[in-house]
Amino acid sequence: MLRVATWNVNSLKVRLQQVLEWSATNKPDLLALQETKTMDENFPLAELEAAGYQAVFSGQKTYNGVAILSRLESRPSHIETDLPFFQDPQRRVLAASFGGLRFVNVYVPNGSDVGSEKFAYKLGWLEKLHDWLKKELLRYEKLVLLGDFNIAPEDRDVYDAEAWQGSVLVSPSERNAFRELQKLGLYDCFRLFEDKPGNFSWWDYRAAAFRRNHGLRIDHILVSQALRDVCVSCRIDKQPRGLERPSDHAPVMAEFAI
DNA sequence: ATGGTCGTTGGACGA
Repeated sequence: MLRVATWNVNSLKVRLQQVLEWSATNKPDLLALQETKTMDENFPLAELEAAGYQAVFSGQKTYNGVAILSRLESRPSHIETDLPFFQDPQRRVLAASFGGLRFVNVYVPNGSDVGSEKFAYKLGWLEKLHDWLKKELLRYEKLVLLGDFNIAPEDRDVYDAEAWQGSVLVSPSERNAFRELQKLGLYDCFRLFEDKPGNFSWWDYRAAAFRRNHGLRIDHILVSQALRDVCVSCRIDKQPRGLERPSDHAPVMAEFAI
């Protein structure tokens, strides 16, 4: 069984103990982290290695930052930290191969507000991601694309779709970009097992949003057909969101019978 | 009870 997970930790420095405890309990083989907000020279490698994880990471000061933790035997190879043909100081991409498995961790831009400069950056970024993955999927039969997509794909992924209509994270152009990724042959693991609304992965820190389950499902695990065929579970673990000093995101985990 | 927090940083920005 292969277990993979994604978690936007909103500062790895603050959340390190939660990551260690959650990993000890849930034992993911591969864990994608976003918003580490940690420069590579400050990455807590020793603590993670002591917990049995290899790590690759691509960080920067203050913002963004991605990492992959692995307790697989095979060493990570073919590591990529950028979208091809896209010069960007923002550390949002980390891809690595583990044996025959391609693992692509993304922290998609938030987009700020529909129509803003940051929104245009988000859509352009997603287009570059799409073009790259089209090629990656030709090279790798078993591919996982996971992370914080900052897109709630459908109305059932939003606590109040009417109030959110047209806003950033749910707008038609963002949802279209998400569908374009799906059209490459990438399948949303969570929706293989659950049809109902009310399942979220992010809740705003403000206004007691978590207590009221005012959330959005914006963290996703998408997989190629070969992995879809052997995917046996996918769940969002709300437990860490209820801890003291939580990340505003919950981890999402999927299992594969391989 | 109709609700404005975090993290990084050292004032304001990003989410």
